[in-house]
Amino acid sequence: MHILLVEDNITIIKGLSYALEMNNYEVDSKINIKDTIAYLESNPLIDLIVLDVTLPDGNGFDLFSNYIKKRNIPTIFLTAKDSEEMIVKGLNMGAEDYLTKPFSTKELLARINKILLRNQRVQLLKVKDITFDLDKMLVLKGSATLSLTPIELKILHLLFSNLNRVVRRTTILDKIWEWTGNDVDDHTVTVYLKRLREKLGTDIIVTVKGLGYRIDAE
Amino acid sequence: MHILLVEDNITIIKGLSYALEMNNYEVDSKINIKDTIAYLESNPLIDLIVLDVTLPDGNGFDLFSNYIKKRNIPTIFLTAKDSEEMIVKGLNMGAEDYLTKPFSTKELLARINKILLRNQRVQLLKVKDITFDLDKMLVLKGSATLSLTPIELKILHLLFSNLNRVVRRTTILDKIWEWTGNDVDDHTVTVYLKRLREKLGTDIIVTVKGLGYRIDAE
DNA sequence: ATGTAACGTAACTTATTTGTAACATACACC
DNA sequence: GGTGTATGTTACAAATAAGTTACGTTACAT
Repeated sequence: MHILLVEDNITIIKGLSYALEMNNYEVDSKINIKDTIAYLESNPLIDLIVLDVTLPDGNGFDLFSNYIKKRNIPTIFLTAKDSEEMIVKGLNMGAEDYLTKPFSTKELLARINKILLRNQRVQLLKVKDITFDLDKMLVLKGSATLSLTPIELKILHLLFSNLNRVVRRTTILDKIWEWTGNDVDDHTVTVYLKRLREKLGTDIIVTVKGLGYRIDAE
Repeated sequence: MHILLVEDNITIIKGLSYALEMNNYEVDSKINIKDTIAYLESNPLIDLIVLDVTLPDGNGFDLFSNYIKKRNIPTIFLTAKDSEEMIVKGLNMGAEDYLTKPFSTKELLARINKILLRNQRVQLLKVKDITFDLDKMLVLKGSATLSLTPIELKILHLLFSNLNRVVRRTTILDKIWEWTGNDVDDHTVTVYLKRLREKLGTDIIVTVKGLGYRIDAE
């Protein structure tokens, strides 16, 4: 497992690196935002980030929301001050955990283990003859790979991430097309669903009229 | 969502109960192990437990491993002392989180929200032979799926979300037709209720003359 | 440069859903 | 018991959401 440490205090880095390596983690560390962004953009495989909020060239919150959240890497925030507001903000932003300095190394280790165990969930979702491989972001029909377009894949991913739960059309619109400035027509969703169903062959996508769509796990 | 508070300090119970209730949680509290076991054995629906480790008649760790873990209820431990060993022990036992007193109420709330979001379990509301699956937005009569139209579904959802409480006709009008610009006739509500009752077969919808409608949980 | 794939829109189709109107019944109050 | 209001019932034409197909445009790879 690879852990990235972002922290400007060299003493802390040294101590943590040692402790983590003793526990068989591979550790990389960066001491500012700039280096971290450069590092992240080289697309390394990272399983968890320990991120100090106060850094010399910016703050960890922004780094998190701009670069980390979309990649869905579990993150533990660290702060020097015990500030209630920051803790709440960090957790609500989507951090997995939040610790304040001085913290116990053993506690941090326990929390890291916990998070990594939790996230080691099933990465293969199977419904009827369709298998969604979350690691490889691949969809199989039987043993054959389906060739889905990026948007089709995203929509199916969204549906598979919400098995047994309705995903609203508006949610699909928001989540799939949020980044583009384009306002996309509501009908577009319909068309993509049609295309998906066509490629999937098996009809595993249930329409919930007036709301959206759903895939049921058996 | 139901939260159980196990804590012998009445002041903390009062403060937390208030804060949690303000956030639309239903809160029960127990002040010792004995009462908690009795309560748990009556099998109430509990979504999360906040558990003080030091209690007058025993310790929370034992309670957790003997009664809570097997039921798989997410648990947050609390302790007075900031003892590294206890935190690590608690987390490794399978607790979802661990806070030390004095803690910030807002932080606890944020952590509770986080856990409950993560663990979202299936929510089924059952009245007589009708089951409302809030996740799937699916209504079953016995084991057969009822096919409801969007508006019928919304109205039934509203009624099921207010079990044992009267939902006013005006509330229905407002909530169901707010988004459409259309002013809809009051009679329309009546017609939909008729249609719902017809499809449900079982008469679980009670008319409260002059006010509206109600579904009673048994 | 060229061909292919992906994208979003538009136009069309369908079955269903919807709201209203018209009439029937229940209930409360005088 | 009569009267008026609130709710129940039925039937129907209009409206709509979703399914479908086709096409021009853009992006991309070869």
